Amino acid sequence: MTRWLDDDEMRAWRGLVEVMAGVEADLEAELVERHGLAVGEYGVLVHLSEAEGEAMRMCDLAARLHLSPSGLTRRIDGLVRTGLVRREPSKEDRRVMRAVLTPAGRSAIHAAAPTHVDGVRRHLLDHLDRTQIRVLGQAWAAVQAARPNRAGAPKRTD
Amino acid sequence: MTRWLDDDEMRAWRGLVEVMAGVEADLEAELVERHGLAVGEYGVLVHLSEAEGEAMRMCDLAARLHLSPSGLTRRIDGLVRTGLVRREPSKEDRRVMRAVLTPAGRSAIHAAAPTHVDGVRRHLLDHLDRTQIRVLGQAWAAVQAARPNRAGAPKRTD
DNA sequence: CGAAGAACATTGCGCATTCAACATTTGCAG
DNA sequence: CTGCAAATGTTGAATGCGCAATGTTCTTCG
Repeated sequence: MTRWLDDDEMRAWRGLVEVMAGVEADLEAELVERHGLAVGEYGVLVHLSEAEGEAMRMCDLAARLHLSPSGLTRRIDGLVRTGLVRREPSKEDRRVMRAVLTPAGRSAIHAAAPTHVDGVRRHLLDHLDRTQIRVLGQAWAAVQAARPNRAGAPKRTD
Repeated sequence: MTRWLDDDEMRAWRGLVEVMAGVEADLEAELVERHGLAVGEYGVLVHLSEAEGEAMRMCDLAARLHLSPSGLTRRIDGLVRTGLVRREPSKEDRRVMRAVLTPAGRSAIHAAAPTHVDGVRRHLLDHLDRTQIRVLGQAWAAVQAARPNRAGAPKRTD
C-alpha cells in the first residue's frame, strides 16, 4: 500500500513547488523588464562568463543548462541575433562549435547580475535565517549526492 | 554596491534550482512512462479531484496552476480528447465553463497518485531526515507569508 | 590503413505555452 | 433602467523546446 505524505512532508514538497514557481516567475519578470533578458538567456551568459576564455562547447553548455542540443542551438541563435554571443568553430575538433561571449554579452551579464542576485535575496533569502539557509544547502547536497550523476565530475566553474 | 551571495546562500539557491529541475524531470518521466500523463495534466486531475464536486471553473483552475487562460483552455482540450475531463457550462454564470472530472479521470488520478508520491519520496524525501523536512516546510511558509498573496484566501481544498 | 560507429551541431516537425484580440455575459454607477 | 467597465473563455499568431533525422568529423578497432 502507498505511504502517503504526512503533514510535514506535504508542506516540504508543496511549498518547494510553489515557492520555486513564484520566485522563478518574479526573477523572470524583473530580468525581462529591466534588461530584456529571459532567465534562460541569462543562464547562458552566466555559464559563459564563468568559463575559461568566456567560451564553451555547445555540447557542454547544453548539458549544463539541462537543455537539448537543438534547444541550445536555437537559444544561441537568439543571443547571436542580439549580439551577446558569437559562434566560433573549434580549431581542435571541427565537429565542435564554441559559443563565445561578446563584449556586449559581457556588459549585459555585468548589468543583469545585480538584478538577479537582488531578486534572489528579496524573493527568497531575505525571508530565511542563517540556520534555514544552511539546512537548505545541506538538504540539497544530500539529495544530489544520492542522485545518479547527471552532470558528473569534470568541471570546476560552478 | 551589490551584496553577492556567500557560500551558504549560493548552495541554498543553486541547490534549490538544480534539485527542483532534477526531481521534476524524473517525476515527469515516470508519470509519462507508467501512466501516459504529463505532470501538468496530473496537476489538473489533482486539483479537480480535491475540489467540491470534482469540478472547477476554468478561471480558478488556471490561477491555481499558474497557467494563462489560453494555456488552460488548451490543456483541458487535451484532457477532454482523452476523456479524463469533461466541459460543462455553469448554470449560475453563463460566462463560465466548468472542468469536471470524468470517471475515467478519477481512475487515472487514483492510478497515478501512488506513482507520483512514490517518486517524491524516492527522489527527494527519502534523502532528508525529519528535521530537514520540517525546516524546509517552515522555510517555505516564511517565504510565502512574505509574498504578496498571489493565490489569496478563499480556498480550502488544498 | 580503412571502415564502422560515436560525437557534435543543425534542421524539420510537432507540441505546449503566452500575448493580443475577440465575443459573450455580468455587475455596477448614474 | 441604461450603459459601460470588468470578468470569462476561446482563438490566432508568435515563441521556445524536444525528438528524430541528417551531415560532418572524429575515434576506435580489425
